[in-house]
Amino acid sequence: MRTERLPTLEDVARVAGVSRATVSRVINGIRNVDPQLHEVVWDAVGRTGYVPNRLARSLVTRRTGTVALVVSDSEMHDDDPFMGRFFADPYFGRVVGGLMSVLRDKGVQLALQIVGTDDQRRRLVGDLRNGQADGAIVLSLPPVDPLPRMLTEGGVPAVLIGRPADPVPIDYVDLANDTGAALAADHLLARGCQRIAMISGPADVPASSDRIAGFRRSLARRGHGWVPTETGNFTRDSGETAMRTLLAGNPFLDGVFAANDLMALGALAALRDAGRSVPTDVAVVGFDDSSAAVAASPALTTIRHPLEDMAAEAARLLLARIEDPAMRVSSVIYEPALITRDSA
Amino acid sequence: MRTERLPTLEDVARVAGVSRATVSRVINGIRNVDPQLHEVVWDAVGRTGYVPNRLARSLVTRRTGTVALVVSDSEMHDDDPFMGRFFADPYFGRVVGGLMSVLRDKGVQLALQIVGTDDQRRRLVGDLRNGQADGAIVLSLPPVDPLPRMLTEGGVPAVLIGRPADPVPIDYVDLANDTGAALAADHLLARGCQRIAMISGPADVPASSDRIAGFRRSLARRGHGWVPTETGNFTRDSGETAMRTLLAGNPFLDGVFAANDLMALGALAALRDAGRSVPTDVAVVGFDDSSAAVAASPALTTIRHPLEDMAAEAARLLLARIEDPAMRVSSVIYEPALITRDSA
DNA sequence: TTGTAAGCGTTATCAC
DNA sequence: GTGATAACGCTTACAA
Repeated sequence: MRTERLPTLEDVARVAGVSRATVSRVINGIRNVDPQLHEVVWDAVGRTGYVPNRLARSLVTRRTGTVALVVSDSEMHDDDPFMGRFFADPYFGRVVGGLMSVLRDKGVQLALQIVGTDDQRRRLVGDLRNGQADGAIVLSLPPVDPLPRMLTEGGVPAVLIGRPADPVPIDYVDLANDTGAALAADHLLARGCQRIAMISGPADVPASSDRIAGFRRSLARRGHGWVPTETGNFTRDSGETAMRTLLAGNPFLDGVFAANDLMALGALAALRDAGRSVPTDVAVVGFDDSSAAVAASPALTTIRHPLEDMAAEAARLLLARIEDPAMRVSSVIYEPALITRDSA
Repeated sequence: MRTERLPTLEDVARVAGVSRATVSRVINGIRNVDPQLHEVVWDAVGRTGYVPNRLARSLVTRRTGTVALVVSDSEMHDDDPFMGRFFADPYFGRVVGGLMSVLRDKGVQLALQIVGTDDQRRRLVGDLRNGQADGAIVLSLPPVDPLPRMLTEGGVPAVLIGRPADPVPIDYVDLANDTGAALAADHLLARGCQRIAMISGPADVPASSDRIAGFRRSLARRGHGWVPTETGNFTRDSGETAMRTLLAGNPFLDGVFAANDLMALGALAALRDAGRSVPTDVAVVGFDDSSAAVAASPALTTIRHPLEDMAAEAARLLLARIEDPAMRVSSVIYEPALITRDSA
């Protein structure tokens, strides 16, 4: 069975007693074809067990029915388990789920691509220009990433999830991160918190800096010009460490905003170790409303980040861009919402 | 830039002043080639910005440098958010991370495929036989799935993660689920638990039935012939519901084993609501050692499921099988370990 | 060692 | 309507 040559269009044509071209027309549902033959051909297809070869088809149509999900990372060290953490985090899965929810119905496949070096990025863009995939959804992790620009300059249909760090004429979907952080600030204030701190993400990535800015701005407007801040890297452990440091320097703090749920989880652990009860002694607000938020105890009050919806929209945007490359460059910004649970 | 035709082998050949065949040889590093030309050709490649077209190459070599990650689900209803949950769970991401850890280095790409109906399965096997990908890693979710057999009969190199429900001559990696559950049982017993219950997964999926069997067997050997059991579906919520039911029927229970961490999380919530303290009143053991285990509070005592390692091994196995289709069918079974934290 | 030419399995442009 | 036939961009005998 393995060695046996698979039936081709030619074989079907022979069985049906027509030309290769006619079979192709029938299969692709092109109208100008005698209904009689139509039936004969489909019969031959069934009898031979023919399956179109997508590779051959793509080679000539220049369409693959595949979009790439590109994870653009900075230099990857083999001993750095970062990628492993990245995949294990809820973020990646939520994006994939959102993308698949729209791609599945359209029969579009998703090819995962990870690029860590500029060389890999160049190769990727080359492959995409060659029609390896019809377009790309990009998850850009490094603070400054040449990929978005390379993609647009290469004329590759692409949509970013999260705005590009520097201005590039490229489609993207994003969350109003600053508004989300402001929501967190307002909530802590409304609760009566007086000494509020923040566990931020790396200051050089856009999503992170927006949250920092939004949080600070909102507090400043209400008279809290100074916000003790520790920087984490979005992992649980970094959140725990940051919380300890914060507690050491600010023993009387009564409210903390963590720039994502995972770090909030770490903060919860640190607070518990320090004997502070949440939310009585210290109120905690997270960000993302990932599965971790409801799993936490106390359940996290957090900012909802509709990642699945955003990914789905990115997929739709990409499909539209592929259909019409001349389409105006557009961006879709989602509004976050405060989800109140037990931690604040 | 978009409309411009990309350079082909022919173009490079013209610039280098050699034949297309020679360029091809140089690019593919075939030895019989004058070092002089070697340099000339690479120079021409650089000057033209040539990138090989993988599609065209694959069409003739019958190798794509891609493996498919197939998620085989049972009938999917569009209103069933199951897939969304599946992707959001740590399981999916851990598998992807494990696979990528070995595929990335080999320059092999991963294409995600989701099949929910037999028709889709047929199409998938057809595409794979046609060389759409070199092989497949299969995550088979339904209790009884025709896909593994279809794959072997189609001569498609494939490796299952988790043993097939019915015997099929196919490579797979799996966890000794029964041993893992026995570990949990022994631990609860060693703690002195007297009334032990279980929150199991669906009884018809292999991993789940193995855990049930292993847990029951181990308890039975120590005189606990009767184990109150509730069935969940591996989600947090189902675990919470199951725990409530268990508590209602067995108010004095002092130990519970949940067949995965997510359900254990739900159990923790139900116990907290019922005013039982963990582990003092009730000891809880989970399964998987996913990120949820350490995020839980109290942190979960659980059974380590080395999913990343298993996925990596599956990738290695698949690569080997692709290299040598005649290789003996093999299976690799991993041993679970008890990870003691705070919940038991 | 290098070039010529025959495919790989399709779709698409023509005539008929 | 239908059938030759020329691409698509590449690898690989087979010759030279």
